[in-house]
Amino acid sequence: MSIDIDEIIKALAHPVRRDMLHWLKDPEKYFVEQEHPFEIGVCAGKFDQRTGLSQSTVSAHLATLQRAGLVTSQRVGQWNFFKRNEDTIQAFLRQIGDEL
Amino acid sequence: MSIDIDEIIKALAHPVRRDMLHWLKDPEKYFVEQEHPFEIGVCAGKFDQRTGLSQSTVSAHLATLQRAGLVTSQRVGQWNFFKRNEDTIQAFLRQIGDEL
DNA sequence: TCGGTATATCGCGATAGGCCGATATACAGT
DNA sequence: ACTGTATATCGGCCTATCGCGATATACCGA
Repeated sequence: MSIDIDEIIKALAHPVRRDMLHWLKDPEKYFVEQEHPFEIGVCAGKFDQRTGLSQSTVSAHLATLQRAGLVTSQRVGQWNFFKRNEDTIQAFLRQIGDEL
Repeated sequence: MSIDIDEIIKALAHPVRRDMLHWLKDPEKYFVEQEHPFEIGVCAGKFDQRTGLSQSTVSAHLATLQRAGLVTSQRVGQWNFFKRNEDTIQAFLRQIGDEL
C-alpha cells in the first residue's frame, strides 16, 4: 500500500474536508444517532446537515477524501457509510514528518 | 507565536513549495556554492535555477512560504536569504497530528 | 548619479477548485 | 412496476491559483 502525498495534501487543503476527517474520529460526538452503528461508518447524508453545504458538494468532498485514501466507504442498502482510514492517515503523518 | 494551519497547509499543497522546504534542509546538497554561508539562508535566486521556473514565479512561491511562517528571510545587500522556520514547521506537524 | 543586479509586484491568460441546482443512478419497500 | 430516498454525476458559474513577461523597487559599486 503506497500513499500519494500530493493527493493527500491537496485533499487536506480544504477546511471542510479536514473537519470531516476530524468529525469521523468521534461520530457519537459530532453526529446525531443513526440506524446503523457508527462502527460501519457515518452515513454520507449526515455531513449535509453538519456542513450546511449542498448534497452534491458534500458528495464531491467525500469523493476527494476517498481518492486520497483518507477514508473508506461501504454501501449498505441505499446508504454509503464513511470511516477513517487510519493506516493511510498515519502513513501520511509519518511521511510528511520526514519530508518536511 | 500562533500558527495558521489553514494557510500552512495551503502553502504545502504545491509540490514546488514542498521541494523548496525540503531543499532548505540541506543546502549544501541541493544548491551550488554561494558567496555567503548557508547559515544565513539560501539566496532567493538559487531557486530559479533549481526549479526552472521564472524569477517572478519563484518569488511568489517564497512569499507564500513566508506568509505561512514556514520560512524566514533576511536581506543582505541586494540579496534575500531564506531559511527554514523550524519552530513553525514542528508546531504544524504537532498540530496536524492532533487534528487529523 | 548612473548602470547593473536582485527581488517584488503588476497584469494577463490559462487552469483548477468550489459551489450550486438539475439530473442520473442505485436501492428499498409496496 | 412504481414511488420515495440516498448518492453520484453533470453543466454552469465564480473565484483562486499558477505561470509568465514586463515593470517597479531596492541595493550596490563606480
